[in-house]
Amino acid sequence: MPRAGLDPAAVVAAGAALADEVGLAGLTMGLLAERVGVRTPSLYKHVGGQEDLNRRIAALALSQAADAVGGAVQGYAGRDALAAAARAFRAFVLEHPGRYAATLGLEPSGPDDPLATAGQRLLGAFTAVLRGYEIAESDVDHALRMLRSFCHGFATLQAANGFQWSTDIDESFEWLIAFTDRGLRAI
Amino acid sequence: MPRAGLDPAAVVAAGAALADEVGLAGLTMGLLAERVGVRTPSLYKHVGGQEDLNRRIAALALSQAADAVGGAVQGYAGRDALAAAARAFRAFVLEHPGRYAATLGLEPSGPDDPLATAGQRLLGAFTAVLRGYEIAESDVDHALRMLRSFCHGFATLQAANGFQWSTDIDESFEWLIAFTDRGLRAI
DNA sequence: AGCTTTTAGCTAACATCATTAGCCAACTTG
DNA sequence: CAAGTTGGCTAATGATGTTAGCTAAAAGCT
Repeated sequence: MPRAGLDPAAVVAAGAALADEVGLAGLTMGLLAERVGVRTPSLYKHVGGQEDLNRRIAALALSQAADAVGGAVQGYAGRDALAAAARAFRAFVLEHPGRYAATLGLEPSGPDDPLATAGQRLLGAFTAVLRGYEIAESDVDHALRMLRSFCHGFATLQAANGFQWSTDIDESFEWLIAFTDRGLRAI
Repeated sequence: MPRAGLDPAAVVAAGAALADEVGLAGLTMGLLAERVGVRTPSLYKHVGGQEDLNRRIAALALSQAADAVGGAVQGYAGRDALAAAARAFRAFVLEHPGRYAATLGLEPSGPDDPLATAGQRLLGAFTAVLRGYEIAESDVDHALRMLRSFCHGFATLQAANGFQWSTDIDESFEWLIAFTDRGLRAI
C-alpha cells in the first residue's frame, strides 16, 4: 500500500474544492476520501472529523477571501476601492459557494483561532475601503457592518438563486455599489 | 393505539418550531417524530421526506415573513414604512432562524408552487415600501434587490454571530435604516 | 546498512439517520 | 354495522460518520 502523501492542508483544500462543486451539504467524508484517493477512515488521521473539517475549510475560505478583497483594493481609494472590494467579494462567493457557506454560524474559539485571525484580515480589507471616505469615528463600525451586510446579503442571495426576475443581476450590483458610494460620501 | 391526529400542516409547523430551536441542521426526522408523539416512519404519511419537509417549512416561513412585514408596514409610508419593514424582517429572522434558513437555496418548481406565491407576497411587502419614495421605474428592481440584500445580509450575519465587536447591533441596524432612507430619497 | 519508532494507510465494526415494506387497528362512509 | 381508507406501528435496508485495532511505509538513530 503506497502512501498517498496527504496532510491536513491537502485534505482541507480538497474538501473546500469539493464543497464548491457539490455544495456544503453534499460534502461527505466518503466523497472526500474518494477524491483524495484514500479510504474514508484514513481522513481521520488528518482532520478530527466533519466539524473540524468544516472549521478548517471556513478558515481557508476567510483567508482566501481576505486575500482576494485585500488584493483588489490595493492602489485604489474612494469609490474605486469600494467597487473593487465589493466585486472581489461577490466573485469569491460565487466562485466558492461551498467554502463560503462553511464560514457561517461558527464562533471563533479564541483570539488565536485561525478562524478569528482570517476574519480579522477580511474585516481589515473592508476597513481600508472606508478610509477613503470621511467618516466620523463613531460611524465606522456601523458603516463596516453595512458593507458586510450588503456584500454578504447580495452574494448569498444570488448564490442561493434568491433573485427571481430577469433584470440583470450584475447591473443591480453595480447600482448597489453606486448607491453605497453616494451614501458614504453624504454621511 | 390511539391516533395522534396529525396532518401535514401540524407536522410542518412542529418541524419549523424545532428547526428554530435546534437549528436547521439539527432537525432530524427522529427528533421531529418524538416531538409530535409518533414513531419516525409515521411522519412519511404526512410529508414526502426530508426534502419535502424542508420545502414546506420554507413556504411556511416565507408566508409568515410576508405577514409580519406586510402587517408592520400598514399605515406607514416613506421612512417609517422602511423602518417598520426592516425591523419586522430582522425580528422574524432572529426569532425564527431555523425556518428562515430553510428558505435559502430552493428553486420554486413553478408559478403556483406555494414557495413561489409566498415569496411573491414577501416581495410585495417590500415593494410597497418603495412606493413611498420617488424612484424611477427602471430603478425599482435594483432598489428592491438592495432592500432584500441589506435585510437578509444583516439579519443572517447577526443570526450567525457574524458581528464580532461590542458596538451595539441594534444601533447599527437603525443606522443602516437611516442610511438607506437617505439614499432612497436622493436617487 | 540495520534497528526502532512513528505514522498513514487499511479492514472491520458500530451508531445514527432517512427511508421503504408490510401489517393492523382506528376512523370514515355507505 | 359492514367495507374501505388511512394513520399508526415494527422490522429491515442503505447511507454516513466514527472508532478500534492491525500493518506496512516512512523517518530517525546507532
